[in-house]
Amino acid sequence: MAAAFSDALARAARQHGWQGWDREAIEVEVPANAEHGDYATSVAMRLAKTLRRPPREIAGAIKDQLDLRPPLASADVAGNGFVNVRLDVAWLRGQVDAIIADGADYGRSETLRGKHIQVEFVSANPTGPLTLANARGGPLGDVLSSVLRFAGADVQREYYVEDGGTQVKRFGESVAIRYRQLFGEETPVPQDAYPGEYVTEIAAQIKEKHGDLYRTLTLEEQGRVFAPMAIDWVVADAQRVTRKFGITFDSWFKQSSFLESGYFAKTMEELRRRGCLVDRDGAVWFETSEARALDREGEEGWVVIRSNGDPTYLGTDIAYHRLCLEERGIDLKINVWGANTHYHLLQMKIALPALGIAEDRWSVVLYQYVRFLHEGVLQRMGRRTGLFLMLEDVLEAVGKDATRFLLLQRGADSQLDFDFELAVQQSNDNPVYYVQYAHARIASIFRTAAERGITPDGADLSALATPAEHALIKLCLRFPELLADIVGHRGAHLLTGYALELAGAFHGFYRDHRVVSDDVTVSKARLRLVQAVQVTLRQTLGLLGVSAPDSM
RNA sequence: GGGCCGUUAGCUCAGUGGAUCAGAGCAUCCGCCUUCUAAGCGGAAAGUCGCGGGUCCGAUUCCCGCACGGCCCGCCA
Repeated sequence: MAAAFSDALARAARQHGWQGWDREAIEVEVPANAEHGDYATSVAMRLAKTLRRPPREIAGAIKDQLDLRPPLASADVAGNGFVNVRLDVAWLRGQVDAIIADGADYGRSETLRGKHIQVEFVSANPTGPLTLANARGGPLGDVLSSVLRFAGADVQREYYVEDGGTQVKRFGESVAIRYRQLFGEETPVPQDAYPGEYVTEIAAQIKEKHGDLYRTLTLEEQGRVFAPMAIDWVVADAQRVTRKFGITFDSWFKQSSFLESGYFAKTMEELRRRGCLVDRDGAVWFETSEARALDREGEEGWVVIRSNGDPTYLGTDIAYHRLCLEERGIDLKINVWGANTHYHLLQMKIALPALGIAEDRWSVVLYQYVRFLHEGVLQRMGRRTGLFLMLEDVLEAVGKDATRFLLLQRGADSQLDFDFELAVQQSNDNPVYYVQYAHARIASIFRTAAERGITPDGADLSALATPAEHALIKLCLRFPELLADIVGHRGAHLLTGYALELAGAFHGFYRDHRVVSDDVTVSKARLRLVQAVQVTLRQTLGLLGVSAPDSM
């Protein structure tokens, strides 16, 4: 559509000798009011100043140059200078067949063909089971991945297991404390130890498997031995729960792998070679003029290797991103991160270019943290505070489909407060059922049609004559455009809004239009129409990772 | 002190990189099931799109300032 306007503008400009315009000024919109056509552009008003012509004159010239062949039927100038166009009805009806023919490929494109994209999400600290806080990144990353893959990209879903940090040490020692307690030892639990029953459960498993084998070790030694076992337990648990959430990761990538392989050290050498590192107080600091500019006071820079020799989160993350983008053949890395990492994000935006990695090769979807109602008070979830809502409990109580839909109805930027009791209570009111019901209703219509021996075969689509029928087709046609929007960084949550809109349009149509009736011609055509709607709904739900039932 | 995000109907939140954009669901009220599933449909009521400036033919949308809420500024991640 933009191309049609753009070509018409180019021809009009040539004809009238206009100078100084550019194609970027073209914006196509779908008017809310059907009387204003199917598509419209306000480009004439935008160009009025540059071209020094009245908007209506420009609009008229563009209108005259529009190629009025299907899919376009007519164009007119309205308001202060809008160009409105209408779609050719015969062409529109024909799209019903096209959508059904595409079937499971409807909406698929090749725009990202050949591009290797990694989407890294969830990646919770491997020190405990997944909570609803980590989980918000799940549907966001999973659905974005699906959409990118549908647009032709080679997408890898990655779960990054940060098994090398200080928190992991603490986790191992927390398990050790429980291990000792299982043998009746009076071991005090320090403030910063991990709470939660799973810690004891892991300790019990170790006891069961190895007995008192490790009893003679010091707490620190026990922690070192237990940490990898505990990590394995947590990773296996995360794999189980994410699968329950409808997410399958292509890789579970451990931080320890590139610490042990020496890649981290090599990356630090490279930073040093580029003059970005400074040794101070026994630690190694990242320090460049850009880093100083970010920190207002800042001559300090940021520690990448602690004085005890351990790398910091920033240090390992620099190496991890470099590894992905320079060694693993990934063209674009997209991280889905919680809002508390925004400062880290700014640091990374300075550190990666310092290694010569182009800024446009990675981006971050930052989502606001999930808070939840605990004893009537909104609380921030945190494993270290011991306050959290387990993802698995929510999935059990609310269901996979409803949870995914719920989390995807809001944009990543919007704050999300979760009331567990309310969610359970309202799960029957969840909008996801509204959408699924539309799909099931269509399936039911087909069952009725089959009973009466009516099939959509050989339908004459010209029987689709009402505005509501045409509106349904137009709405189905928006699906590919929506996917293009999402690929263009618009956010996966738009899919839920679209699903609701399409389901709503169908429910309204259903009320006013009998599909299976004595009029076989109309019945066949309408069966064909609702089939196209069903295909589009199924495609939308499929990308959302929500099931599309045939009956409810 | 600095930074990131938010502020839209009673509640929970969509939306628009400017016009033909004031939206959905829930909650409230009124109607609709001998006919393809009422997990549905139609209607009513409900908002100066946080406040103040600015740019413009036009601002809920863009810019600046302010207020309020959340988050962040560690040799934690």
